[in-house]
Amino acid sequence: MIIKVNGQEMQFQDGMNALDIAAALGDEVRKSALAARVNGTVQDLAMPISGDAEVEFLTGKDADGLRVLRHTASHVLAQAVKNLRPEAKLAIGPAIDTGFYYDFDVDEPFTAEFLAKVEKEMKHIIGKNSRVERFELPRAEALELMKDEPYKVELINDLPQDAAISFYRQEGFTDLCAGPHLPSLGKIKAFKITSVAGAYWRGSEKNKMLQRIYATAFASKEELEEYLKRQEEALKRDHNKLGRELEYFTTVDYIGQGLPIMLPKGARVIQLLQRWVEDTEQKRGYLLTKTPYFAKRDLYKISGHWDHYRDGMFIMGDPDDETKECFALRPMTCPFQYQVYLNRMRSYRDLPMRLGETSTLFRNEDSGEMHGLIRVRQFTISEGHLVLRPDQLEEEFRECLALAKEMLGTVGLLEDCTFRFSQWDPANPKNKYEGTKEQWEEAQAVMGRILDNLGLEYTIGIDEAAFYGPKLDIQYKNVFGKEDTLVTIQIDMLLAQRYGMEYVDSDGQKKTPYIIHRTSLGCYERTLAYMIEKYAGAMPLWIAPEQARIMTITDRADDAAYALKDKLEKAGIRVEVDLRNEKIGFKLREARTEKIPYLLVLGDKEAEAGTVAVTKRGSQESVVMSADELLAQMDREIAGKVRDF
RNA sequence: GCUGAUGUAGCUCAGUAGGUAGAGCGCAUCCUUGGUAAGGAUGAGGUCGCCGGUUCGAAUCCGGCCAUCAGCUCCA
Repeated sequence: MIIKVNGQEMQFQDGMNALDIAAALGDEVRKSALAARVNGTVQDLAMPISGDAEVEFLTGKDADGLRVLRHTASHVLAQAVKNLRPEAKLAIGPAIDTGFYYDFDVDEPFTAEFLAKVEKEMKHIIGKNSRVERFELPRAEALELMKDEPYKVELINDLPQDAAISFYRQEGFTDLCAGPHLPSLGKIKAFKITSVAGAYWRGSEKNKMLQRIYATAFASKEELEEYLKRQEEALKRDHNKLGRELEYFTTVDYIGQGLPIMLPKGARVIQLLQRWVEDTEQKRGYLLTKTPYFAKRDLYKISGHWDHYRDGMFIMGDPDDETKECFALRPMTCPFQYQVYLNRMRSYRDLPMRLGETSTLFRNEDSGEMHGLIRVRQFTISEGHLVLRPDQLEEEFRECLALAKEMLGTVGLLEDCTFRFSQWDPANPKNKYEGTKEQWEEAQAVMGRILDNLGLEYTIGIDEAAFYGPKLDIQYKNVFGKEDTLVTIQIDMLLAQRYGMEYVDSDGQKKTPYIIHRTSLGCYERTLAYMIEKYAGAMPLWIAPEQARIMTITDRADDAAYALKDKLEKAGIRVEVDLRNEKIGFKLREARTEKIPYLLVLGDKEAEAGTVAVTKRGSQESVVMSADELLAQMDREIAGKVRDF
């Protein structure tokens, strides 16, 4: 048969598998090959190849190769746990982006000591370099083989009637698995158990919670080391740690979860962002509104929030007592801001009406969900609603996206963003979605057309829509690879109708407008968190809460220090003076590591000459210059960014 | 909400046979010293997360709660 390997055609004997071919190609290929992509499909090396084929050998450098290695490592993990705790019941153990996991049903949770034993046992198993073999069984025999593993039985029963039921066996351990897998365990050169956590069987909170062991594996020790090092580096950027250390925010246990205190630095950055957003939006034709933070439940009943998100709201009063007043803090701004539109009859000439608000929202998130500034119970977003005629929808949507991109670009986060077209799931069992099938299909068609016209690259997220309409979500991937929504732009045809929003068109007919829900910079707390991570706390000059710090090395320069501070402040620079000069060496260094963009040092010479020794963050050299020269330099650095709010 | 871990000085942490708390760094005052992590002296600072129980006595044992972290589930 003719096999095309890495673009080169070669003749091989019929019946050879990828393992034989790799061996024929020499030690290097044989040793590094983990799996093969045969005619586009990733499969076991030992899988027979029938006839001519295109073969690509996958190694630890390939995402798919690594996936196979990790999947096999998960079987080793399962085997190790079974060896140590035979009564553990096996659930599932897939590879994931950062490694793999395996879920077990055990009476006693795993302890750190036990995990250390598991690691040792895994090493032992891998050391024997056993072969991994695949075999298939008819359904009845498969069920018989797995009769002591209730989760496996459930999985088998859920397989389609015509599906091949395959197993993989290594030594005495056999697991139900579709594969593919490594040919032998010795190819797992490095692994590490990283954590243990609870996880629901089949991802449903209604099911039993199992114990999940997370681990990672690589084809070489170096790659594992590198991965662990990267994790450590990411940890140093973690906003939740850095943001507290650098005094951007803190939390207080008797204030409560998800209610961070913004310290002066954090408050300052958010203030700067907020002013900039409000000013920019005003220049783009947005009208600022200011609406109440809470309302009677009646308001939320109209929108549907009362039915859909009652558990997610902070309610004041007895929600079930209809004879008494009951209020709820607002979890969104929509119905409040609509009242601005509803204040009087609108003409088609009034549209588009762009309403913007710096809006604080309250959401009663489940207690386990809170995380630093990323997931909180009270937050403030650059909220806005655009009321539109159908012919304005596309243009305005494009403008919303352009504004969001401009803002995310300015703060430096855009390059790590991806776009997701979030759609409804008609089959969602929880009745999550309001409106008719026709309304949804129209809204999604409109949005899809706009996105395609824009030539925007996006993924589709089924069942990620809002309950009232589809969304374009701008997703941000943080230093740990975790994804969150930063900005969302939504098209809504439902709520306008519910709230009786209309306009009189040129033909004298009353019509229901389209509404775009959107944010431009998203939620300020979350944006700040990602900026801290992005810049590792070293905020760019234009947004740094402290742009410069003045220090003296002799008290004879103190007056000059204050004079300099005065001058810089009048020019709009955020500057602090630190006169504690007795430890100047330490202070200088601390200031550098403390991420302040400019360090300004004054001594006798500088005080006399009216100059200052300027050290830029990250530099070891200082340049003596006048205050005017310094301001000019800062101006150049900020050019194109935002200044003078 | 669920599973697990954690909670001692501003920070990092020690404190296992239950006998009313320690270190390093930081902070304050003073001396010495003035130019990129200098030295010394003295000192302040702790409801041991909170509440309750067991005990003559609890940071330590037990129970409940709160908060933090990892993960699951959720996320208008």
